[in-house]
Amino acid sequence: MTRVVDPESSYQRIYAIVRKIPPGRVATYGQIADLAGLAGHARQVGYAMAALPTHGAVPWHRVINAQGRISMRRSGPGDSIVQQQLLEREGVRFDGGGRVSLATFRWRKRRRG
DNA sequence: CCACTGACGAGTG
DNA sequence: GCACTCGCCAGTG
Repeated sequence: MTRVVDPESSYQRIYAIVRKIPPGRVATYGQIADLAGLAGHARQVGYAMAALPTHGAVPWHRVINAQGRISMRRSGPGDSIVQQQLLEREGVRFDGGGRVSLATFRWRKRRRG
């Protein structure tokens, strides 16, 4: 194949990865991209997230940027507030700057058992 | 086809 | 730690 991945398949693949993130954990766009076989294409993950509904089967709120911060969706910070509340309800702690400690809450697919 | 935009990331100063 | 720049790719006009 000339294409590394198919556009539509990449979206579904991204969603499949996100759904594997356990409660109380977060993952970065770059991490999802890497797991989905789209290393270096983190922006594509963000684009896929943008297409998700606020109330869906995909735990989109567990996906944050590499800075440990919640990225703003379109229009305003309203959704970011909801995202933070959802994460806090799962036990994820935010610091004064609205930032999550990736060293503590970053999801690891599996680290030598 | 070209220009602009968008839930990003890494590098530089 | 923050601001700026470049790279990446898909969607829209």
